[in-house]
Amino acid sequence: MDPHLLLKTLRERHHFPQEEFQKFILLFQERFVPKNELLFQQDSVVKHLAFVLKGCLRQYHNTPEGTERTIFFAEEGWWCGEMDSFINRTPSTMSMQALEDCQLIYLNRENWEYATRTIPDYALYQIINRGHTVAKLKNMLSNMATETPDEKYRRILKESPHWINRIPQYHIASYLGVTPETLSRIRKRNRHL
Amino acid sequence: MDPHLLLKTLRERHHFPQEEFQKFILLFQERFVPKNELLFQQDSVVKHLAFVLKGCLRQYHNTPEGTERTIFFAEEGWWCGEMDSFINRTPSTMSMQALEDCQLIYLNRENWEYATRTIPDYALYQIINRGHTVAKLKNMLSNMATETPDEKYRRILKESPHWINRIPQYHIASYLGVTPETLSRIRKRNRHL
DNA sequence: GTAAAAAATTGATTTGAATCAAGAAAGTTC
DNA sequence: GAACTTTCTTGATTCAAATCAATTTTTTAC
Repeated sequence: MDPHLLLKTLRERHHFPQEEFQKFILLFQERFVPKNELLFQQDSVVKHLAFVLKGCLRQYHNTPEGTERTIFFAEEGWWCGEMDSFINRTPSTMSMQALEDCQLIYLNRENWEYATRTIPDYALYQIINRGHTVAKLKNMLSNMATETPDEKYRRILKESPHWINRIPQYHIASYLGVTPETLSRIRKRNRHL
Repeated sequence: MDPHLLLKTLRERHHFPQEEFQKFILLFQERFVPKNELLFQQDSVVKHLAFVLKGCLRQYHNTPEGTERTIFFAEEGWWCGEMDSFINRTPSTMSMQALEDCQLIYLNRENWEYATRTIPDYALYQIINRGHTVAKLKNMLSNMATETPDEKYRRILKESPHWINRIPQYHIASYLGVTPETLSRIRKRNRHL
């Protein structure tokens, strides 16, 4: 296993000593998830906290009306989990699906608790990182309500252009909150960009 | 100062020993914020992490197009801050405004850091609580994109009916992502509820 | 209590995305 | 590489919320 990506991620917004990392990495297990498989499922308790070494996944919610809503995409260097479900052992409101064959490493609940209790820098990392996640989600919430569909698409072009080639268009449409037909027309309108 | 609401909140999803709380509460300062005043402002670094003892506030974002988008309302027992800005000392993307005269207690950055470092149960509280916040924001994101305006309004009627009498309608409209005119018509349609 | 300002309601019209309905293109499987 | 499936595109139509505009109601300030 190549742990460098994990260490790099842990050090993004704070220091993380090498010695602590040695201890931390031992708590992980490796896992291969084939394309289309679900890493965890809505209405079930999430048992693992996974980190993406290779591949791409999406987190989504099935609405009562039978539609699907994609909340985010996780790529290399992302955590994918549902902490509320994982920590409190409550049913998740989200599912997570591999969009490609994925190489993950993950912690189970027991090892997560042990790591959080005994590695203060990991505890701090989680606080800082989650603060960042919350800020990003709030911005998304604001953008989703105020931007026009064209603006939303252009934001992706600007912030995550590689998604266009990596992720099926109908999933991007769901992420943007528009129908696939509309996204197709938006792309046509913005083809000059 | 009546610290009971804070202790109750800290104990919502995890234990929090009385002794640790005694130490914790000393780090807070009291503050009165009059109606309409801003607790912190977009594009500035957030200097405090506040807890609402009495009153009601809203967090919102000013878009480049000049519109305003309300993200959430904070009432008694809520934290109001912008952790990403507060922790990393980066400009906030959100503003926070008092909708009523508010009684708050708050931590400055220094005391927050001290508390997080020396009170393990507070560190753990933050991890657990933030996980919950993330889950709620994800659900909101899903709801905002899939629910009809009528469904959104009925969700508020169900989950936070007291908002109807406490919060001006045009702020609720902004929170739901519709115009005030539309919310007025929704209310008319749903008057029988 | 009155005047002024802010918020909410109601109506008429416009607009743009959803929906419905085929087809075309790309990807997968044997 | 042919057959099948999935994804994407394009067109016609519908519909619901935004917008524009005016009035009523409520709140605030003096």
